[in-house]
Amino acid sequence: MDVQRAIQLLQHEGYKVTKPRENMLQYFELEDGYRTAKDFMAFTEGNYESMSFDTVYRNLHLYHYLGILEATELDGEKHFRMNCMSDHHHHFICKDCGGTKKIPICPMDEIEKILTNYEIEGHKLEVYGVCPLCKSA
Amino acid sequence: MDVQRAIQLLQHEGYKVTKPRENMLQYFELEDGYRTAKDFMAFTEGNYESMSFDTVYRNLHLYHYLGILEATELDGEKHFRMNCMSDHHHHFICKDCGGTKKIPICPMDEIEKILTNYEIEGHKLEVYGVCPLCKSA
DNA sequence: TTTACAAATCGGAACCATTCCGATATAATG
DNA sequence: CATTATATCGGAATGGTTCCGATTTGTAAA
Repeated sequence: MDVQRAIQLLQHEGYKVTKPRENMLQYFELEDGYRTAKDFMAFTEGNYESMSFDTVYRNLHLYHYLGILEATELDGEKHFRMNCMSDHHHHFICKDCGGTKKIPICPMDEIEKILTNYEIEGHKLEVYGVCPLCKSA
Repeated sequence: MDVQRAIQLLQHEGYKVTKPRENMLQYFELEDGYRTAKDFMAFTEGNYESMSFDTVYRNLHLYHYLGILEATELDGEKHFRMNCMSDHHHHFICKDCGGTKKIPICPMDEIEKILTNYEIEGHKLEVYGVCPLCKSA
């Protein structure tokens, strides 16, 4: 997912395309890993005119709802990153830099066989640790 | 893990065995699923003499650190349950009642093969939904 | 058993991420 | 350009969690 496609999606769904929204999309397009609302706010200080936390959170939720961002929870803070969207996969997440690496394995097929009569609404598979780059630094 | 074994562990590690700590252990032994600090506080109202949030959180962390409780994050609140400890497994978690069902599948062996050079510190595999009991209710 | 002290508890204040709110500004439409 | 629903803003409120100084309590030693 890139900025342009996200903007098209906003328009198509009847949401307005505003400066704050564009700024947020640009930020998450450039960042590699999971980032928080605070990360973004800190970034705006030096780059865009500053923006209300309310606006940031509202749009994070909107982007998550629209599938533009994917979300996870680390140390009591919500983290977001651009959604790759194409193929279903999971992530290794680096605790130091927030960077991710795709894990193309998902055991849900087997799990569904076990959970007969259960209504499955979602699942999470994440691996945490330190990436090679942060390890050597 | 049962109350008695948890108390032995506390003593062995040099922690004091106090009333609040025993009450908490008893609560989590009887409960089936994931429970929050607030859940426990609500329970104490009618059962034990009430207890400070500080104490509850401090001991929840201690129990998690000692492996007495396992933890997860649901809707911005930390949830805890007694640790089964014996065999490595994951959980289906019911969004309604917090109850769990074991999932004896773990894809970490395969994943470790992919993540060479990565320092793996932990992983999470959880399935969310509604259990048969809550579904029919 | 009594003493002594480190460790644990308590209640309330503080913290921090997140959300709510009323007032203002702005993108989209005709 | 005028209209209007939608979005933004700043500041106040919320809710889960943690911190703090004062007090209490297990536990080990005398």
